[in-house]
Amino acid sequence: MSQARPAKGTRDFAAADVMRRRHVVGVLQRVFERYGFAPLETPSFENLDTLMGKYGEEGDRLIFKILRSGDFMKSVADPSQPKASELTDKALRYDLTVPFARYVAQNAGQLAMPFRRYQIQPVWRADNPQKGRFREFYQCDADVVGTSSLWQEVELVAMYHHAFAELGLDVAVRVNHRGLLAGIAEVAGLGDRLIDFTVALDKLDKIGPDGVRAEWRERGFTDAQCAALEPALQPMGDLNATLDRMAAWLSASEVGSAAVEELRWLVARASATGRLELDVTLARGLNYYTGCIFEVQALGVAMGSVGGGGRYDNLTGIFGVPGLSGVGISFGLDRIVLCLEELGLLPDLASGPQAMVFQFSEAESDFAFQVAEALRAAGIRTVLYPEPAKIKKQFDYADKIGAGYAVMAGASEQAEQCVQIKNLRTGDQARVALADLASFSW
RNA sequence: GUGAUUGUAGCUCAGCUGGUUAGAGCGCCGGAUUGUGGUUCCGGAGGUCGCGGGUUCGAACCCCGUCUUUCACCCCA
Repeated sequence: MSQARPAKGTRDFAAADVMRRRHVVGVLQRVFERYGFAPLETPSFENLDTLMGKYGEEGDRLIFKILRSGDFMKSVADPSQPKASELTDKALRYDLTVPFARYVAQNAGQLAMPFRRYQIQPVWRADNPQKGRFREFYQCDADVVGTSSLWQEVELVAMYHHAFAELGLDVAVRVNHRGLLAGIAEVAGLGDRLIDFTVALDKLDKIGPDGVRAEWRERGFTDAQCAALEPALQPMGDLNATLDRMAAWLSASEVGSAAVEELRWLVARASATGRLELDVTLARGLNYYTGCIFEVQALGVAMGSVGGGGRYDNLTGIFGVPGLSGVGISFGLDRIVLCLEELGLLPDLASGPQAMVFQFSEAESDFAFQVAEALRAAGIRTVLYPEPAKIKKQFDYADKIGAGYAVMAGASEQAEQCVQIKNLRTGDQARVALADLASFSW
C-alpha cells in the first residue's frame, strides 16, 4: 500500500464525483441568482484577528492557523513557551459569513444597501473527521445585509424550500429565535446564563428531557430555575399552539415577546413555500446570531444538518461599521451530496468523451488526428488514442474511459473520405462521410 | 481536545494458541488473435504486512509510540 494519501479529513474527487457535485452546485447557484444574489469570492485565509472570537471558544479552537512567514522564531521572546500570536497571524477561513462581514465593512461606502451576495467556497475546520464531517468542506451561502426586514427571512426560507425541492431531497426546515431563548432565560431568572441554558437544551433530541434536566443541574441551576425552564422541554406540537403557549409563558419578557411575534409573522408567510417547523430547542453554536435561526435536517437519512443560518444584528460592528443587520443561510454541499448518494437521488452523470478515434499504424496516424480535430471542431468531446496498438487494447480503453463511440479512421477510410463509427453500447456500426461528421447523432 | 476502532497486492478481503518460501477473487500485463473488443484458454508481474521502536530463538499476529480510517463525545455543514 502506498503511503500517498490526502491529508486527514480531506478527499480527492474523481470525475464522477466532480460531476455530481457540480450538479448540486448548479442547482444552488441558479436558486441564488433567481433571488437576485450576486456572487462573491474571498481569499481562503484571513488575518487571524478577523476570525478569532467570532465562533465561540469551541470555534476558536477549530480554526486552522497558518505559521508566520520568514524567520519568525528569532522574534519569539521565550522559545520554550512561545505565544500563539508570535507563531501565527493568519488562518484559513472557518466559514463564509465572517469573511463576508469583513468584506461588507471594508466596502460599506460603495455597496448598494441592502447588499445581497452568494458565495460557494471551501472552508476549513481542525475538527476530528467522522460521518459527514470533514476538515475541508464546501459551504454555499446567501446573505443579505443592510435591512432588518423579516421579508428577508421569508425569502431565505423559500430558497431552502425551492433548492431542496429541486434536488429532490426531503427536508425539515426548523426555525427558532435567539430572542425567544433569551426570553426563556430571563423569565427563569437565568439572564446571565443563556449559553449554559441553550447548550444543554440543544441536546434534547439526543439525551432526552431527563438528560437536559441533569445537565442543567450539573451546570449549577437551582431547582426553582430548572422548574421554571420546564415548559421548554414540552413537545412542540402544532406550530401556532406552541407560539400561543410561548407568548403566554414569556409575556413578562420584552425580548421574548418580541421574538414570539416575529416568529408568528415569519411562520405565517414562510409556511407557504414548504414545511417549516418551530423548535425552541434549536440553539446553534455560532456566537454572532441574534434573531431568527434556521437549521435544515435531511429526512430519511442519518446525517447532521445539511444547512443552517440566521440573523446577526451587528456582525460588521466588530469591523468598525455598526448598525448593519444581516441575515443569511448556508447549504452544506458535502453533506447534501452524501444524502443524495445514500438515497440514490443523483442522476448518473456521464463524464466520458463522446468519441475515441483509433490508430492502426504510423502511416495512418495523420489521418486519424485529422478526423479527431474535425470532430472537435464539430463540438464532439473526442479522445485520439495516442499510438497504434492492438485493437482489443484500444476497445478496452474506450470502454474504460466511458467513450460512446469508436471511430475508425485508417487508410481505407481515408481513400473514401469517410470513417467507421461504432456505437460501443449497441455494437451498431455505420459508415459516415467526413462532411457529415457534425450531423451524426452522437 | 476526549474515548473507542481500522490498516495485509491496484481493489475487496483470508491468514490458526506467534513458527520456516504471506494467500484468494477481481483487476493489470503478455500470448492464443499485427483493422472490429467485451466469452474462453494459457502464461506473467505485483506485497517495506501503515510507519518507528520493543519483547522473542522466531512477529502480519504480542507490547509501546505515531500516522491513518471509521464511530461516539464536544461542536458543527
